[in-house]
Amino acid sequence: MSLNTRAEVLFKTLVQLYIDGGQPVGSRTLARQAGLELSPATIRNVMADLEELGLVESPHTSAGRVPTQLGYRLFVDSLVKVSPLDQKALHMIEDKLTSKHDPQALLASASSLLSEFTHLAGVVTVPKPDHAALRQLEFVRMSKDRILVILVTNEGRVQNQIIGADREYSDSELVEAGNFFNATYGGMSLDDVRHELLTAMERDSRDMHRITQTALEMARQMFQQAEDDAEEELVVSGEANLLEVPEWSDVSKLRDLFSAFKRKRDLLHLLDRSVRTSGIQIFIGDESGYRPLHDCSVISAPYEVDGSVVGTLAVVGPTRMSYERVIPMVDVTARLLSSALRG
Amino acid sequence: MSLNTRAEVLFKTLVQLYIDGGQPVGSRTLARQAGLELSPATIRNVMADLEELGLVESPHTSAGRVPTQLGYRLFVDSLVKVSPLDQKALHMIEDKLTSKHDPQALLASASSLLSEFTHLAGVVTVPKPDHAALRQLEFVRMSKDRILVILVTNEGRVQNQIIGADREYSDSELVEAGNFFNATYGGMSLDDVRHELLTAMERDSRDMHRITQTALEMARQMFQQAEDDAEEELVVSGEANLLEVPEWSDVSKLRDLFSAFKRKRDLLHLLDRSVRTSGIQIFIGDESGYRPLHDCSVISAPYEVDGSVVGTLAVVGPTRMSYERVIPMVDVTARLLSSALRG
DNA sequence: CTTGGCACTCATATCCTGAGAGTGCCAGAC
DNA sequence: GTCTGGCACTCTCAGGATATGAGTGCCAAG
Repeated sequence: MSLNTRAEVLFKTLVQLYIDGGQPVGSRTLARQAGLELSPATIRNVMADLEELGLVESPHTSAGRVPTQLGYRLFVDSLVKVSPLDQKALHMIEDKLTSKHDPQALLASASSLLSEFTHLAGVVTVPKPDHAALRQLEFVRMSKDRILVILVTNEGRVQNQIIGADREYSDSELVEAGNFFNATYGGMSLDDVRHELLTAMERDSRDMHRITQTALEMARQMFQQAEDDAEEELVVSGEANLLEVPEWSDVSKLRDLFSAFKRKRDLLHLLDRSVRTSGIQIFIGDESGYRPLHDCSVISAPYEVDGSVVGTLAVVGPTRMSYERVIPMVDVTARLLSSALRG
Repeated sequence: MSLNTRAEVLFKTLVQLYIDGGQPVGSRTLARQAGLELSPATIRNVMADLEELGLVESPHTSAGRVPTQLGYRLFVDSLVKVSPLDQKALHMIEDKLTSKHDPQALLASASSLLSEFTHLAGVVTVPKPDHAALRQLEFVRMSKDRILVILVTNEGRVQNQIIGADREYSDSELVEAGNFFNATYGGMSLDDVRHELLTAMERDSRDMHRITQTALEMARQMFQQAEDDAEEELVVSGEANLLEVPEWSDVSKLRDLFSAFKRKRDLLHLLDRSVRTSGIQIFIGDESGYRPLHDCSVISAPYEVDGSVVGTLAVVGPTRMSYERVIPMVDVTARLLSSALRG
């Protein structure tokens, strides 16, 4: 699939023109815009070659050319020249991401920044807290039979849950239970704590101190429920931006897409794939392997906390998107989010 | 605007037919469906009367009749017969709302239940916590210069915030600061606490104990930031359902609507109005007074905690919605949410 | 008061036509 | 061999004509 320089130049300008205008590009316009002194007829010959290579196609006989999926792939792999983000935008992102410290709020901000700047949908996966370490667990009495359990991880993530109590506990009992628990399990990863809890429960609980028992039982309930929640692991924002995409003025395509966002599962799976690679990853059209993303592109980048990748952020839009602008945006946001999370 | 029984029956069936079918209703179909032994010609005479009263109109000369806004108003005020929700749905709602205890999660559940069962958009306002009482404030050290502040209200709402520290604090200092704060301000409403904090800071802080000072300063920062956040006060779900509304197959109307959901302000204002009234409230079309809701109806009901109204939930959809089904759904959800919040 | 009948009005679907855009290919020029 | 102008061809799209069908309004008679 090696193209001579001329074909490459022509192909590149074709893609750019199409991305800008959304209209199939004819030989005439291409001749004017490409900066080469060639007649439309010559261009047509080149186009025929490109079509044979599968890089472009025409919607119908008399309609100019449009990049194919393969064409976009070539474009983003070796032709697109990503310009660095302009200073103003950069500062804005930085400001937004450093003004908050709460990790959950940070992810939400990142997602909405992505959607805002790209005018597409922004997506951020929420890292599973299992590998985070337990900093502190706290029991707070809400009413006779309801106790609020607050779990704080060393990343500053706060998770809270109200659990039912089997009997009435005094404030001091709860404090004591908390102290015991933190002394025993503080600093362990949530995964390990969960595991330890299960085995601790299995050991004969008769010979445990009452407070111990209380603490373990309540913590178990907490972890149980947290698991059940299956937690919303994806922050999506700016879906509404996709209403503006002209090629989707047909509502039925939008419906599919929106329900895909709602289901989350497939999308999550796709983004999980890109957790393992480092750096920007781009899925064009069918490459994602999911039907509703048929004519979408997904540009994703992993973000990290303290040097290890914990999640992915991405932008979802039509295949005809401005890769040139979106790629650096995703890149920068991932970097800045990572450093904001490190704090 | 008093109608004789015959006109009333005809009008009612017209509205129902139109709500079901979405097509303007002609005299012929109406004659067949109304159960009265009348010829189409007679129906036409009645329709002319209804049109004069402003209850129905026809999109064009030969297109049957459609209820006007005024018509819908009459329909919901005195004609619609709300059937009680079926048992299966009732139990499902009850299950969903009693399985969680966390108030924030409850509101989210209520919103998604509304949208799921009505196939429209569900909206729930998040009560301002200002009137809630402070149960407990807690300071947790995250790193040298960052402290996590956790605020728990007596309703079980947990709010957390990471604030910067001017110096390094020891764990025991933080515990002590927390204890002091809770002893002093525990049980007061957040409003009052905020107010007290300001005046306390104004008093000469020189003669305060160091711990006191620490606690106050950090709490002040916490309240400050919480205020800045202006907190997302509206939980919207199922917007995507509105893509299915056939009369909005045109994307531009959807755009307006979606951006209205995003802005939230107007919607919030509208729902605030209905906090003050008790029971179901229905805004049909322009009655809401907001442009993007021009051809929407909003059905809202306040919900309460411990006997006093704290928020509103609502369903937003096209004026042509099944009031018969939606009204009881909103009603029931509001009731069940209230009782779930009471615990 | 009700009804059948009839003329009338629109919206919608279908078909046709012409204009315009763009292609493919060929033959000739460089 | 490469490029170019020219020409026939194809296909979309907009506009106009036509027909069809649904539904109304009104009138005159029961």
